Amino acid sequence: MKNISINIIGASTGSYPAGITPLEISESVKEIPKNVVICKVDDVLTDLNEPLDKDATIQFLDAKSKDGHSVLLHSTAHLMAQAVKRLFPKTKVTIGPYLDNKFYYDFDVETPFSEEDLSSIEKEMHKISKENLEIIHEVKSRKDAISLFKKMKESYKVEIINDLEKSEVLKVYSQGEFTDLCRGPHVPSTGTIKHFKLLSSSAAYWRGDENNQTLQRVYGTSFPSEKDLKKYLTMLEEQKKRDHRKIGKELDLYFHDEEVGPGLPLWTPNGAVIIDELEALAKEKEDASGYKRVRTPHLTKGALYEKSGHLEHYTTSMYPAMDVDGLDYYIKPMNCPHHHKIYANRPKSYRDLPYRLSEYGTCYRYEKSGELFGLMRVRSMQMNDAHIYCTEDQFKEEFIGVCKLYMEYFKIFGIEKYEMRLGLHDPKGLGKKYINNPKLWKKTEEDVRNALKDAGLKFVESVGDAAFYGPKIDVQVWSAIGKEFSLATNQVDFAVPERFNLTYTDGDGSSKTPLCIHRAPLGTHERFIGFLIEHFGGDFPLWLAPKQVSILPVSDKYNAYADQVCSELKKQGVRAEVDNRSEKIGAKIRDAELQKINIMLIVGEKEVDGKVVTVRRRFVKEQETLSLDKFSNGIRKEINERSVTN
RNA sequence: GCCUGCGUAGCUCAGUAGGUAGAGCACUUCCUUGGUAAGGAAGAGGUCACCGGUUCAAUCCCGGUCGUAGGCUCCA
Repeated sequence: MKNISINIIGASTGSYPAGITPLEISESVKEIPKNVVICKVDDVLTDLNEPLDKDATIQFLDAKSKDGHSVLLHSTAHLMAQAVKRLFPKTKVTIGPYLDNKFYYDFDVETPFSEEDLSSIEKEMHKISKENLEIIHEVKSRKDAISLFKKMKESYKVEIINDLEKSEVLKVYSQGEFTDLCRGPHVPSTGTIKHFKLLSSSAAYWRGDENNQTLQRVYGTSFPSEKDLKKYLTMLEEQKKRDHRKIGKELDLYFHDEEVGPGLPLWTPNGAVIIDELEALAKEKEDASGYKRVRTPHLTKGALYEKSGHLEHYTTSMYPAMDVDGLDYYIKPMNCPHHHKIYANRPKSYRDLPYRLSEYGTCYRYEKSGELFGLMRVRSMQMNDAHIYCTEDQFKEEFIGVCKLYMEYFKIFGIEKYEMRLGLHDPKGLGKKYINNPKLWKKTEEDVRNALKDAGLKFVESVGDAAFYGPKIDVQVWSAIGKEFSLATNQVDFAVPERFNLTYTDGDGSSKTPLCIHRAPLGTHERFIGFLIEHFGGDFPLWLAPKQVSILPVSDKYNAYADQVCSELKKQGVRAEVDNRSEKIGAKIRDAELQKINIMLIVGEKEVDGKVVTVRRRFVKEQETLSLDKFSNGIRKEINERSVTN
């Protein structure tokens, strides 16, 4: 028998008989850990039991590696499908991919899974894991594969095969009695999969299309060790604790009312404080960057949205027209057309550019009822909106200027992880989803890409995620505990300035069309504050906190002094209040803690006598007794600096 | 919009195998004046989401509506 030379990464090169499997090699070589789940043969992920027939470089991976974990998740999805088929034999399987730290499998079942079903499926999975079935695959011809899955009555698999490219190699994986069409690769046996948990079940459409059959999707997760699994589940718990809907209610920041309507949040005084602080920040930054503030109405005649293209490309997200004096009026979904109008109101010279208009404009979008989600997805929103009109020469600098503004904001909010996602158009959607001007699309996309590259900003590209009028940058950010949010956006509009006949007179007297950049670094108040609540877990930094200082008199003998302290602080713009209830100091402290008030000032006999305050800060063990002046100067400074620590 | 849960006091939740409801916290009043995470007592608070049906009787069963939760984005 022929020998082949195998170079093992992390171990030595060896000679092996052709036909040996990576699994056999891993068992014979000491340096290879016993917990490998998959390998890369010449950089291609490959099953451990796939025989090797030629010289190769091979890398063994355990489930802690990124690829290894993905394979483990994918194999767990199959394990789950096998359990489902055992318990519910009439089930038809569809697809079961892995995601980040999760997997799912979609099933066509007669009755949706209940909680109890999930736990019995999980139980069965553990049983199959103990059976330690070998996971093997074979390559099938298209004809054989179709007849196999037809015989198994797995019609979705047949459909999948029929839709695959002719060149695709069809693999059929088996573990015990369970057989599935799958590209693989997989872990070598079901015994490899031990530490998993089913998370939830819900509905999903076949191929994500609402016209198709409703399937039951079961989500689950799987890890190489019980410890890793626990850690992940704890993280999910932590995310739940920080849910902005929960904390928003606890801290009385906003609410929804049935009589007002879904997706139409009402901001309470506490929440409105945060809004005011964000607007003050935006105004400060925008003033410094040469923006001019404008105000525009919420209602507009339909003709404007015909011109802008909204009626053609965006109607499904707009509230239907209302009849006013026999004309169609719409409530605005975006501020751009109004800003364009302001630009066009007076003739512009190249000297006026870049012309930057900003507005915390209130917009209304008709989001499908099932898509509404706390503050994250709403129907009424206030955007940190602005439009920059500039020449082609100015474009790069302006665009990068906006990106740099993002960074400034991220620093202020302590956002450490973020990613820019460049949304490009999909040529298939030209004329439908996107304005039909292929040349301009190409050019603008290239300009944006170059601007980002020249500025040294990292980004990923995503085809099909452009706005209807141009490419855009969406900024993903991660909260302090690693939950991902899509907050800000920065978009190029190459089409609309022309539609609005926006021009400027250039130095040579000719009339030219400016480019327009839409930007909203702080997104909407709704989503941004939703993010901030989860990012800070409700423990807002002092400058953002709805309640900054609570003054707690030890008994009501000291209420007058407390009032005096309070009004002094209020004079200095500090959000202070006195807890003058007839309660013990311990109870007052407890309540202030629960309300996550940043600073408590304890005042009793000692403080009244010395004209001082005793400062008790959240998260700070040591207390300080200070003169009121010293205290207020200190926190005034902290507030002005917008310090992120609290 | 679609699928499946869920909807009881301001909040968190019990409860009723069909006979119109209960706790804790919060609130009001009184007592207490207490130095670092809950002092005590009393009181008030509900068309059991809404509309309809079955029934002698519905918060409970049935249907509809509204709201809400998990999804419907990652595609063998």
